[in-house]
Amino acid sequence: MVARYELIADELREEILAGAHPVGSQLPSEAELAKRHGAARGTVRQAVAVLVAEGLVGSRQGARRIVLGAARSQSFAELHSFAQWARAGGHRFGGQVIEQRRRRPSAAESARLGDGEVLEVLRLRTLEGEPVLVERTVYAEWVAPAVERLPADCESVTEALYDAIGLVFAYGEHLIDAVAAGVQDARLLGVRRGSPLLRQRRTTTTHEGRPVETSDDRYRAGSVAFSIRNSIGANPLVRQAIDLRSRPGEHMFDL
Amino acid sequence: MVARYELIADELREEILAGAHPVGSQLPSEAELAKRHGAARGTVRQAVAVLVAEGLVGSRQGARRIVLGAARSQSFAELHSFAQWARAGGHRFGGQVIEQRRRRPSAAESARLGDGEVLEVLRLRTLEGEPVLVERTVYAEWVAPAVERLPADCESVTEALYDAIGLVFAYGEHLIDAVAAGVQDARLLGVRRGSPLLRQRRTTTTHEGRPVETSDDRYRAGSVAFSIRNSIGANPLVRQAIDLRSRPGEHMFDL
DNA sequence: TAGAGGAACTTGTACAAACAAGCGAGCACT
DNA sequence: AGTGCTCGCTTGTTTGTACAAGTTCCTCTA
Repeated sequence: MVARYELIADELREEILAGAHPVGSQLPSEAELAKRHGAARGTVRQAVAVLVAEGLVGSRQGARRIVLGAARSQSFAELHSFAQWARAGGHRFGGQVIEQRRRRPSAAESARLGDGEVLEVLRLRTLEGEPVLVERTVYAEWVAPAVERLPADCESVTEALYDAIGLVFAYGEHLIDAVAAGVQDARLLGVRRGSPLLRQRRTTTTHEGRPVETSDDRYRAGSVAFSIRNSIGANPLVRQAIDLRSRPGEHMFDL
Repeated sequence: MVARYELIADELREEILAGAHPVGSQLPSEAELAKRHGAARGTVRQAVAVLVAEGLVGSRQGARRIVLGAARSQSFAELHSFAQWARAGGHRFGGQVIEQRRRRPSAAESARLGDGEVLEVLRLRTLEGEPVLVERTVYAEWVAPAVERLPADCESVTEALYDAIGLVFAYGEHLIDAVAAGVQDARLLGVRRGSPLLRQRRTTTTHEGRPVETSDDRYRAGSVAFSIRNSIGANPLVRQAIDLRSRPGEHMFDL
């Protein structure tokens, strides 16, 4: 079942994206929205809270809410799945396992994933036919068998693992910085050694908080950017717009 | 006045950070928290929603909430102010204007800041005495006079502008990627040309949605990292922990 | 013993009502 | 003309209630 407030939020979002509420203009008051939708004020409030969290709308006590952006908030776009992100952006993409082996975890890894043997996988991902991402993922022992059963050119590991064992990546922690390309990075991505790469290190867990994997992902510079919207008051946010047409070859990851 | 749910959220956060609710354990149910604090369930719900948004707690229908992390969520830590971030992390920091001039805006700039003349400022920021950040900021015409009145070694532009004209940076949009250091970057940061830099491009606006500035900030690799927590369900989140002791020379920016 | 079924618990959604607090416009006064 | 104040509007906070929906665990049955 879809919640009422979700429907109202969707409708408002559509109106904003369609230009019915231009950037800088005021949104209707909660009272009016409530009357229009025949809903209680609390429900309407929950709806606009969604938009505020998305960074589409700004809110402060006493003043009407204003529209901050009309960019298509490509909805969820979790940070976890390269495939889901690429697909949402309408990109062609692919992936290939380069290397895969079991080994004992390092101290840092066992602290995050547990004591058992881990599975390390090196994947190369392509976007529009170009190699853009080197992914070094370390899986916890309990998911290792399922990962090993995947084909080497599996497009979406996230989706494949969901189909296979019902695994859901629910929570994630991410660290983003820049590093110089190493020898292997350079060879796989087709760039010079030492050239800049955008690195995303992450650890993900299930609903229950059970650790699944940690990963070190490195993007070729100029191919992908992370994008964030935030507001001072309360709900920070994450997620955001994509418009690739303006600068070909540069893509964005929604946060 | 501080809201009740904020107080409850603070108390819960402290408990988690203090280890009273270890990572992976269950939080008390809403009913129990309500009884304990003598508050209505709705209020408690709002409190835990804050923690969920911070990524400290995971939540799903039917099951008790679980603790996901015990990292010190250095609270707000807006993406806007280098000074505020550095101070919250207990760092020594400084800043120096290298160059400053008025000029006509480019097409992209006037689309974001308006048609008037803009003020471009080049600043070099230091952390622990080391140069780590080159900041190229373009201010809209209406803030230019106030910015020009600031001392060249102003520590916190954000705070200085607030004190001077009551300006509040309320909303921001950020784009994060990696670039190679240019000639000027290399000279200022003391690195080789072409070495990796972490770039953050941002546009900020006031409460009312009035554009204030756009900036291109470049961090020396290995000095700063961005950190994000997110969850699949709903509330994205932003903000996160800092622990520098483990990897000296590497710092984090809370998102 | 394995699996189905169900009861108790817990979080999610929705409505209603009241007051607090901040904003903005218009008004009166200087 | 400019200043300060008040009043209405709008968002923020809190309480209470009811039901929906998902989880967990125990029990009963085949």
